[in-house]
Amino acid sequence: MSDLLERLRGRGWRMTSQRRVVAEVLDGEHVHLTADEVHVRAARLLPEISRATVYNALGELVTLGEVVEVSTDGRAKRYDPNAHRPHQHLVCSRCGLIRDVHPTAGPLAGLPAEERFGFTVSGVEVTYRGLCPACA
Amino acid sequence: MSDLLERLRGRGWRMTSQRRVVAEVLDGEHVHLTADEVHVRAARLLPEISRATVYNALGELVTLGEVVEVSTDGRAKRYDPNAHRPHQHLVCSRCGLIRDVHPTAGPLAGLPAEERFGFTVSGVEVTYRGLCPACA
DNA sequence: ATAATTGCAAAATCTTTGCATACCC
DNA sequence: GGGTATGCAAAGATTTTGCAATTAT
Repeated sequence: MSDLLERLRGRGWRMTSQRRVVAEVLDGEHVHLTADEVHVRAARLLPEISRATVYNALGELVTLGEVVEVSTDGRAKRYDPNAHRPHQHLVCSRCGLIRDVHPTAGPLAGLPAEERFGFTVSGVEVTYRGLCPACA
Repeated sequence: MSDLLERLRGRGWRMTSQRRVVAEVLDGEHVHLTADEVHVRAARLLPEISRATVYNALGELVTLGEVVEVSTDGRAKRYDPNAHRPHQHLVCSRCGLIRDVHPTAGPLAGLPAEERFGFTVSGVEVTYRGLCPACA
């Protein structure tokens, strides 16, 4: 399971008890917590952890590329630890539930030059919208 | 130009001077303003318009399906009036600039049943990430 | 030892709400 | 006229910041 912690240690990320619980809470599949949810869960393991520290840790994990920020059009951003295996998201328009889904038909065709407006394109993000079983 | 205003009138949207300037400000291609930007521009045409009214109007336009909310991972949501013609977004990771791009290779293959987790899938959203000419 | 991380509390951002007043249909 | 939209100001939700105290390496 705890690939995330090991990867972080391997990359020399200074480990503190706070950072450890943040990483533990995030680790897994189909995990897409808000900063506040991370804080609540982390505080169950380490009661004195502060919100600011959670935000700090999340920001660094994003910078390191170990966690991806996902805006699901709800208010708060969500954090996805599944950054190493490319995937897409399936989001419930009503309750916000997110599932990871995996590209089936090879990678998306790149954007043709005449549609690039001079941009240097580095990636593409795909999100499916719909209703989850519970909301349908 | 003002397809948006006409469409809204046609749908019986109660028209007020505030709503008119909001619609005017939003209308066009490659327009992706934040609520606050809409407010600033609207206030140039109608100084006494309030932020709350702008939020109300935007919320209704989204509900009506005439405007689409776009979260670009920056902080504030952006509003895209180009809801009638399907398109995708090309977003600058540094400055947040957004351009509309148009699907070239037909629609994306639908999500296969075994990847749906019981969801009723209603649409898919594609966002290209990169750096705009000015930021590269 | 030393530089980085933490916690706190306050501020910055973005959005929503309640209610009296003004206005569209 | 009747009901809806507006403006205001205050509250709510989310995230960031500055700085002294603590802690990992």
